Amino acid sequence: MSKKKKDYRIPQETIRRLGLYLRSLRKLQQQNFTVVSSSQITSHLNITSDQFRKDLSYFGSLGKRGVGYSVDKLIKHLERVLGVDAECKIIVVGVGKLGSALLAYPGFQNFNFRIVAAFDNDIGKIGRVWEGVKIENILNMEEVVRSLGVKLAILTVPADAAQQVAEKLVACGVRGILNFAPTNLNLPRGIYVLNVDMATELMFLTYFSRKNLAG
Amino acid sequence: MSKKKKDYRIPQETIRRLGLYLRSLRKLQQQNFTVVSSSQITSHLNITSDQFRKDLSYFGSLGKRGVGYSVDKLIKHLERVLGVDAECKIIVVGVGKLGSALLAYPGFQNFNFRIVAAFDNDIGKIGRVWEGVKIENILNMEEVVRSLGVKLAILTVPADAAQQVAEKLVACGVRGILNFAPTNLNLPRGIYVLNVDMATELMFLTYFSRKNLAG
DNA sequence: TGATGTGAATAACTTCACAGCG
DNA sequence: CGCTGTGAAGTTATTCACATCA
Repeated sequence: MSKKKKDYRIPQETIRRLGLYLRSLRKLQQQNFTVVSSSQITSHLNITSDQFRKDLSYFGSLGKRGVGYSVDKLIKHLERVLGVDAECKIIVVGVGKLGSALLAYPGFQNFNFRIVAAFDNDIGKIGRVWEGVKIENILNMEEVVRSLGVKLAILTVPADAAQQVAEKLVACGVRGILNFAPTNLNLPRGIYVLNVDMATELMFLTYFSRKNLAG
Repeated sequence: MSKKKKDYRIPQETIRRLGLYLRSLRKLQQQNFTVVSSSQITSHLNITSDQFRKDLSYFGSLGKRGVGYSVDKLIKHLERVLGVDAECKIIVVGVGKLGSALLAYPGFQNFNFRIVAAFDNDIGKIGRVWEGVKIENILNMEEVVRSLGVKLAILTVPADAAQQVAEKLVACGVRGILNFAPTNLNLPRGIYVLNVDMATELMFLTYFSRKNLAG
């Protein structure tokens, strides 16, 4: 009967939403709120306050009934749950147009992510520094990733190289991959892959955006 | 009792997977397969063949029992269901680093998407042609979008401009938005928004990639 | 009173098991 | 006989309703 009451089944979607709550809380924090209600937190998100409280309940919550939540405490709590309370090193593999755009993406820093290295196989790019990140030879990936203890990678190589590079990443100790290559990665259990497949997303959108055209 | 047997409830996830099936079928088509089984189609995806057949069943399927599916026919069928059987015009709004990377993204063309225009408010960019797409003044967006009849937009403007720009897009007739700005868009019912929030996705990954660290 | 926290009810989605048919 | 197609069963996730407590 420890404080972890029933972690036996936490919905995946709950985990995904925690990041959104964190973003909302940061915004409220900047606006100098110190205590907020569940409705305030979810008011800018397309999420009900019921859903928010339910999500929080899986982790043992810290609200005060009749009052709300301490912004600072809840941020720390969510950061700890997600594992982003300390700096989180990530690498970018494949410094093409998309990869280099991600090197410059400002949204990572706010959540304790830091891109510590980038890799490519193009001699013309290796050794250069983009957005404060040095582009390394992909042949040196294992050494760099191991020595820095990197656990997360953003994969932006061409589709036909993705599987091979992903396997190498896993061999170096990487445990999570944000995959922008439009191909499915086949990796051992325990390695987490999140596919960001823009063509598929667009098709998904197309389907819905064409419904009810009569209206 | 028409052919649409029970579209009363098609899972959203089914729609999302149709795009993946399409990608798999294209690959098989290139390998000169003309008839394939559900297992072949899903073998490169992390999806069971049961799931595939169930998904297809919502639309009235065209397999032959004991044989499989005609690759060409199934591709046409899925394209029609998704609404990507004819060329689908899209625009990119916000030609920063991410926006210009997406202008060059090769994966759209294979699925009949064509970026017909891009918009920015930076005088230095307006009038230039990147990746074969002319950058237009965002002030002219309404005119261009209306005259071309564009229904889909990729939004890559800064977060604090996103809501305002999105509203303008809707006013121009856009019905679906692929939103890369890390903010929630509040738009009328009937407008579909798909958020691609990279920091949130990374946090999601972080959570899972830290589980079972003892193993 | 006015918020949180949570079991119970409902809804959405997936898996199973097998009938149907070429 | 093999693979498709689909109800039924099972699982996962969301919503509701309300007890709880400062």
